[in-house]
Amino acid sequence: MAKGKSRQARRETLVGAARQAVLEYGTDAKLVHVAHAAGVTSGAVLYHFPDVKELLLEANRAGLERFYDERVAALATFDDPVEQLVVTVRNGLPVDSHDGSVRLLCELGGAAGRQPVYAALLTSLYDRQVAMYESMLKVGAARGVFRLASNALTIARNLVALEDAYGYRIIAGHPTIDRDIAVSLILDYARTATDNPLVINSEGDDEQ
Amino acid sequence: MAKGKSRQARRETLVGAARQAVLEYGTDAKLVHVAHAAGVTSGAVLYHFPDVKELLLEANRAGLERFYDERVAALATFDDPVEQLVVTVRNGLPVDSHDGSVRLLCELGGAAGRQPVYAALLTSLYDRQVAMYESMLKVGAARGVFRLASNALTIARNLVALEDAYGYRIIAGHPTIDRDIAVSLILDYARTATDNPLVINSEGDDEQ
DNA sequence: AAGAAATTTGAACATCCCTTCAAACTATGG
DNA sequence: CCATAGTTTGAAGGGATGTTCAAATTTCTT
Repeated sequence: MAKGKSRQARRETLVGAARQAVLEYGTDAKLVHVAHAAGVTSGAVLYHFPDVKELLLEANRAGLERFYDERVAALATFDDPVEQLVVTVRNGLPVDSHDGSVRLLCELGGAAGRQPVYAALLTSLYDRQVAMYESMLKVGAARGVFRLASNALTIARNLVALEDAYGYRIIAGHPTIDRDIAVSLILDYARTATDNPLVINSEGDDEQ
Repeated sequence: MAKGKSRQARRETLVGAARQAVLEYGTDAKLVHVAHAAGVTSGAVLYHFPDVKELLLEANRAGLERFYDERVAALATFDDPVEQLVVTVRNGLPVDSHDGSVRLLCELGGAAGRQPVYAALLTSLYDRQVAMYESMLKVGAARGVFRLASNALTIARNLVALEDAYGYRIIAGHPTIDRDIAVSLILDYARTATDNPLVINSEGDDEQ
């Protein structure tokens, strides 16, 4: 299947297959798994990516970027800092324990202790997410919507940290902490940190 | 080396070696690595643990328990809730990016998405740490030292979550977030959550 | 000290996995 | 339709790893 693709498209297909394989078998997924996910044999994969590790790295890097890009894109659809904050918190959390994006983050978090490349990628992602929240907080403060209890950087760091941690809990299938609970836990902090009730009044979207 | 040990002691030695191997090579460390860390050959390891996976599991379980036990032990040496809180937060964080205990937690966090056993172990650890903080907070509130901004469970969950997340950041070698920064970030939250400055005034122990 | 039991070794074996490569296949231009 | 370049296959090679096991070694018992 998938015969007449261009070189670039073929590589992207394989990167996608690799991402899938990592989700299923961990950061050191096997070449066979990637090949199977792509519907080809090992040799075909090697033809495009002579080094398997390079393919895995590319797949994981792409996965992280996609996660971040989607967050930014979702954020951009709102103007109200309150809406932005609430929606972004929710978006940063996995839907359930099978959520692919966050499971990838967790996988890489484990590998970061051994593989500096993944440590660097995750650190970069964290910093960018912090900057994202920091900007949101500062805009809200400038507009008088937020009255920040600490400096924006501190709050932003803590918000991303909470997201990360509850992501792990949800992926691990915590019996009582699902996405909604995690959202309310994080917003509990965000409320006191911003001195804002963080309620979206324009619609009937009630956070449990 | 290590000849005349009892069966039980021998197993513990091997479990320790396995723990070391996991830190170096990840959750799927190889039998050879364990054997080398223990100073024996593969066969000797298999004699005591016919299944390698079982040994790895036992090693990781033991590592988690030790982490928790040490926290509780350190906690027990203080009576003042403020001291308890500050010291416990610090103790939950890795000393640096090479900290063994926390690196193990990170490793397992990555594997939890695929292996339910590790998910269960980490969930249990999280809940016990939450209970630990919850108790601390309630005692402090009862004594009038803390005035909790939310219910104790919420604050406790967030405190452990922050610890976990900053543990990952430190293990990943974040350039600006070390243990001291992480402590102050977490205490920034804890201060508003407990309405207490969280300063230890009884001694001249200045955190670096 | 001698025999029995427990433990460890080291090698053999089977399996898995990455890599290479010649041959087969496909697409595309002439 | 042919020729050429690009792509994929499938098999073979080689290294690493888990497992088994008889022999060697050590420890325990008497």
